[in-house]
Amino acid sequence: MALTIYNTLAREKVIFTPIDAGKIRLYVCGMTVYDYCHIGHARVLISFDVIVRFLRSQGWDVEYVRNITDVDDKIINRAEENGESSEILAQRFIDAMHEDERALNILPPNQEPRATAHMDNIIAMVKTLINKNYAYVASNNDVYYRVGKFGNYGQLSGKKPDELMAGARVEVGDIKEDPRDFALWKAIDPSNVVGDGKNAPVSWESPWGAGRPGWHIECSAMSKSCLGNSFDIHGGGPDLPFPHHENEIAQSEAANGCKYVNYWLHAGAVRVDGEKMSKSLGNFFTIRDVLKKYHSEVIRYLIVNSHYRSSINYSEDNLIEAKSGLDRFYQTLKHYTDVEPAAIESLSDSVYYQHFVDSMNDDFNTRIALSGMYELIKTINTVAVDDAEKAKKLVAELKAMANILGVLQADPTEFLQAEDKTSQVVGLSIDVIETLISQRIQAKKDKQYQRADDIRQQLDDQGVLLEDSREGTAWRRK
RNA sequence: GGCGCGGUGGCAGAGUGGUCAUGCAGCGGACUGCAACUCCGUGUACGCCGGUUCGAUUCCGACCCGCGCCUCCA
Repeated sequence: MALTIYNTLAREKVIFTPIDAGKIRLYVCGMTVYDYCHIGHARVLISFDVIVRFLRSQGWDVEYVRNITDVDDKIINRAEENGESSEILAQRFIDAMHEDERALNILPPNQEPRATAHMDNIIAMVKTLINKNYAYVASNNDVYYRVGKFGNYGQLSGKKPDELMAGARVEVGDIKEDPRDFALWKAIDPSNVVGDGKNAPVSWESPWGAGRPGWHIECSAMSKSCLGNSFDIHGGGPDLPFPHHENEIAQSEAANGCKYVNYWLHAGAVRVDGEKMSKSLGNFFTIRDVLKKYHSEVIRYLIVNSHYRSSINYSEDNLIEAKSGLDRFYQTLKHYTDVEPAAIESLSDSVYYQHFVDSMNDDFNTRIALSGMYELIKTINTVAVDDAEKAKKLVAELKAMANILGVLQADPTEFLQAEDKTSQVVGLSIDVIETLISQRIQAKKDKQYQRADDIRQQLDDQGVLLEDSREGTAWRRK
């Protein structure tokens, strides 16, 4: 089955055709680093991590670029509030972001360009746009993009230029030619400089005087530098098609004189109580806060458990359910910790793997892929009774698929016994649990079943479940 | 107001013109000293109203409801 993806530009699923055979150049809009990453960011990071892992598993040569926007009014304002420099603030949140990524088992992109490291490219592109008459220097030395001159404006978001005009507010004495025009370069007003040297305005020299880039232009410049004038896929969060991506198209196509991006992918929103989770609404949960309570795989599973384009609801119940779903896998996998994942090349005759690949090739339908993995777990559990070798072979297949989704990477026992994740009960220490278990084993030997049951109940009340088997007594937390 | 998305069984969440999603939870059974795990079985689900059709949850139209973007936001 050919790779099919939903292209925001076409508003339908289409068969993917690369610019260069076998190669995929992918650019994803990353963070603006002025705060910790929230679950919405996690969704974009994980979704594209899964997409990239899958594409590579299928032999695609993927060049994955995810940028960092480290110059922006929000960063500047936050730094000012804190009385620190923008650079230090940005670097702190970049480090935090990398920590979060590692915790969530997100592979680093091939390139992670920062806006501040591409200032020459940004200035060069603005210059080109001015030269081509797509941009102009305003009276205050700001540079604006001339939206009215770009004929295809609105193609991605489905907006009509005229209607944008009608909805726009025209400021009295506005320095823009047209209210739809957006800033490519924001001049520093020297008379506005306040505070001591520490809070000196963030700016770079340019042909239009000191200033800083507007939002949007950095992505056009960085993607051009990292991937070229035209590339295959551009991705990002649900709130980016307009204006960010629309403006990127306008900038890049005007400057480069060619098609910018062939396929646009946008992840769905994460909601809380029916509202979008966002920094501006203030209803966001940071990745690190959630990780204090839940195993990182629970978050990953929550994301993979739904299609990347649909909106998902963030709630305790959904996290607990995600944990239960993972428990089912780990209950089986704990018997096969010595089984290595199968090599992808060896799976061509596996019906389970075929189902997995078909699902993923169909616009990365992780939910369908997962349903096949559940079928596989059932088969493994059934087959294990009288064909241990076959079971092992199937486990190896399962692990290969899990690697592509980036789940089931934890040690099963560690996952099942993980403390204070979804359990509301204050956890017992492992020492106490094991002491009680050995007391219970002795009680069983002495046929004191009431005593044994009392201990079981006592542990159960504390969120610890016991599982007797021929090998002994295993335990896990609810 | 403009553009767009969605309403599926107790919950989560795919998908399809006509026997199956899948997971969690529930119920019954097997297994177990008791349990758990696992396995087997179990649910007249597709917002409302019309239309097309032999047949629609799936196609078309209207309606109701929810949501997103249109200003910074992944």
